[in-house]
Amino acid sequence: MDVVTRFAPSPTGYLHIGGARTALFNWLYARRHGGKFHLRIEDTDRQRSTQDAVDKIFDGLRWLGLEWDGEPVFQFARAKHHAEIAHQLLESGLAYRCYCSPDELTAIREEQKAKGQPTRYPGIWRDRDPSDAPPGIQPVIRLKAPQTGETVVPDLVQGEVRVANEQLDDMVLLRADGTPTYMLSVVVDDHDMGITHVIRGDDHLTNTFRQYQLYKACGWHIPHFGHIPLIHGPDGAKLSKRHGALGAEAYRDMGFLPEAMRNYLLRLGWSHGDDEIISTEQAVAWFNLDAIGRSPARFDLARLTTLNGHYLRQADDARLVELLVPLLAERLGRLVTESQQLRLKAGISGLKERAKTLTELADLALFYAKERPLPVDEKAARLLDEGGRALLEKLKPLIEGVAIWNRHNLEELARAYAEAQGQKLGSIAQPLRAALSGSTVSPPIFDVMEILGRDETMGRLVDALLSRQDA
RNA sequence: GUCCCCAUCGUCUAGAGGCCUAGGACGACGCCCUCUCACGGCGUAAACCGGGGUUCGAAUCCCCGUGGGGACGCCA
Repeated sequence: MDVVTRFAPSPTGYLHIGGARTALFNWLYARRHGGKFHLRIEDTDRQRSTQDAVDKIFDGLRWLGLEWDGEPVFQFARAKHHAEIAHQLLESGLAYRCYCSPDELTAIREEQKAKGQPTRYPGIWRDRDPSDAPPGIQPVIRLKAPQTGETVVPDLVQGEVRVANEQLDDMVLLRADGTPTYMLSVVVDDHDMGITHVIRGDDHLTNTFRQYQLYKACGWHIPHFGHIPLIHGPDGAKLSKRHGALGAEAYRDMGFLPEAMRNYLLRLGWSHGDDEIISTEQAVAWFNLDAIGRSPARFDLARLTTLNGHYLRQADDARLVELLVPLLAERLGRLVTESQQLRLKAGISGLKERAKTLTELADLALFYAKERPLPVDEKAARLLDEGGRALLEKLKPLIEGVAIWNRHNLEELARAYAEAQGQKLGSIAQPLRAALSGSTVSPPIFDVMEILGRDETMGRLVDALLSRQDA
């Protein structure tokens, strides 16, 4: 049997991190088995569903590289069909009309709660003659669920999960206004879409019992289930908007790479021995459901950041420059010129191993794209004050005299000069760094000089020496 | 309250009865490398929730506590 999985978010917000992981697992499982991965938008809640949220989900999945097969299914569009199934169940006696009003049901629940009893619909209209129906009430349709025995769901992640049928009540399939409920819609859609493996958050685990009963009532083949534990915030509480439950695009904007995100999300709950760095290719080859842990995991930004640093260093230079240019333009408030882009291309390999996110990378790269005179930060200015300028003053003519402008010659020259001054190389390199990058942190300074070129380097040096009068 | 699920270093986890004086990774700390910052290398601290069983032997199996999470809607 071919594997068919799906990701079925409701478009009521962004694609949050838990949803992203669920999507990843479904995608991986399908790819692993050469099957299909479908996307279904559960937009039956007309009040809360928005087109904006749909777009965000699409964008988020695309950014993560989780392309779905075929066209996305919009659940609301299938509501009529869902209702038909409810009516079929009604005709075959597996469902019944319930004329209880919402107020009545609330009252029953309140009473049960007060008595410390489980809140269940007591099946008032299950066997009652419809002719007793009060006038003017639009009934709902409820499933006639088994009242004895137990429902056992074999779960690929959780193992065999069972519940006594007395614990379950007769769920509503069709609302009074004739629209289907979530329970009905999911089951019908999963069946119609030929879903073989339902991989979702374990907040759905208890729903599964009811869905199981519905499948049986419909006489349909029941898919395999795999309920994965939820992701929690750093404090162990349910992931909320306060911490971590950001949309995928928020992580993109923080400068994370999709491949890092995939690796991080994969390792959150799934493991393959001691492997930590797992490429998407390896993940596709290795992914399985039984290596998924059963306990919830906490979201750890530090770990994601480290992982991102790894993928950043691995990333192709040209790709990084492409990602970088808009970020720099944003910081500069202008376009990045051709020659500045060339510097970036030359400098990117030295920059990328110092950054953990694209945001950091942009901050680090900024000095290559800035126009003279360079602003000098506080720490760097101090380096220039403390005798730094004096050293640079004497170094300047030596640098000017370099015949072939490359990092090697420049470093040799600086080393010889430092030695002659009875100084360590650092005492020369740091003021140079301050003058040329405007900061105390940069790639190796002689690399920077080569990339900047003779004219720009000398210009920046002169700027730094002149600024003494201003200081 | 009722039901369901879960429980190894701060965090993510390895571990499927003896290989465990519990391994790896992130984070923390220290050292080395070094023109800064990173990277890299080396090292240190750090965990089997508690109690009962089963067994020659339990992190691993069972039970009970405790703790955490989830679900109990004419929301999805």
